[in-house]
Amino acid sequence: MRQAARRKSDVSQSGEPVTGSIGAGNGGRRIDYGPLRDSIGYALRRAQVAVFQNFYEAFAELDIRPAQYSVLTIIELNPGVSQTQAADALAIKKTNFVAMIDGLEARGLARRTPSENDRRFHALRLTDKGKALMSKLHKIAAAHEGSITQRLGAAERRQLCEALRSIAELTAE
Amino acid sequence: MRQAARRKSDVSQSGEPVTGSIGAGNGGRRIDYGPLRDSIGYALRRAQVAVFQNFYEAFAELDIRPAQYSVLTIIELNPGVSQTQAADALAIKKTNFVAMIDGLEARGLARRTPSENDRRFHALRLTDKGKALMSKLHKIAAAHEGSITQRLGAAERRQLCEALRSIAELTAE
DNA sequence: GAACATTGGTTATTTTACATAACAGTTATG
DNA sequence: CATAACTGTTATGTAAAATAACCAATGTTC
Repeated sequence: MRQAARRKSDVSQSGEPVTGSIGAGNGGRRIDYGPLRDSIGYALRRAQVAVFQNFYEAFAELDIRPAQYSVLTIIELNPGVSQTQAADALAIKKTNFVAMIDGLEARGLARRTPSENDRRFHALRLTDKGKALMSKLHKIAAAHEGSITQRLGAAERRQLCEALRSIAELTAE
Repeated sequence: MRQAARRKSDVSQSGEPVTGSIGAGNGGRRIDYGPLRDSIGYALRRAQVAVFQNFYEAFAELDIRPAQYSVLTIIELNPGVSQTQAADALAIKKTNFVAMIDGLEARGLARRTPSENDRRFHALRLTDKGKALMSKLHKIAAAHEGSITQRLGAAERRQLCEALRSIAELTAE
């Protein structure tokens, strides 16, 4: 489990886990974040963790993690993809991808189909059970994306998404 | 080491690690990302990984990871903070924070000062060596943030930062 | 077509990140 | 004073992510 839902014992970590609490030590002064305050890298990290936490909790009842959702989505929309192809598309190392597919296959959500053209690779497909699950997952995901849209506004949201894609290419080029 | 610099063996993972390559399996078709294409969560993840990768490589010669940089920054700007206070400010569990401070202290970058008021907590401070290092790190960080600004434009960048902060509060509230 | 390189998938292993539980010393509070 | 709360710590477990080495299948080269 990547991150458990918040529990009452977590409160002991301090009432304000994010804002920079005013506990002991600094003489009651507020924490100064300095250059971190305007850092894209830092803001990016915090936002990503927060969003994943939300997704994680939303998917928890169906026992699906964000990474699994992304893999299932790629398979669903690209039936017959190979493992390396799907793994590359998601920037997941193919070695780590094996266990993911193992898990999904063991749960009867996806399967490795032998390919007649090239006997090396396995064509990935969703099972009916997998497809059924996906319709639920997409709804949950859409609801969460919607809550972000509601917070930002549709125009800002589109702009954010584009900015993020632009930044993502920063390393990839 | 979180992620090593790209090496020639990585090329075998496919020439296009990010874009969704057109290898075997899908009959040469391009990968369809479906709902992931407009997902803030997914874009956020990819962008965060890319930026951290860049920071990681930039800091590598000084043997500092992004998380360490954030800790050092907090200590630098808030001399005398307690561990829980700093850890909370960065949303790091205090249990995991101990090893971080251990490492920074062992390298002579920071130190735990006993507090006379309250003998429970340790007041964190940078050593002179730590301060000297920080001036280098801040320059590197600023350069990287600058490259993002260059890519987005100053106005968009500010907007992005604000949007990210807004999203980060999504879970924290 | 035999030797060789490349590709797809796999296993094993390691490191790092992150989370929980339990505990000792110190301070605050009834 | 007894109890509760807080600070830092250790021990521990799990998930994510990276590396190295390998087999089988396909492509390439001479």
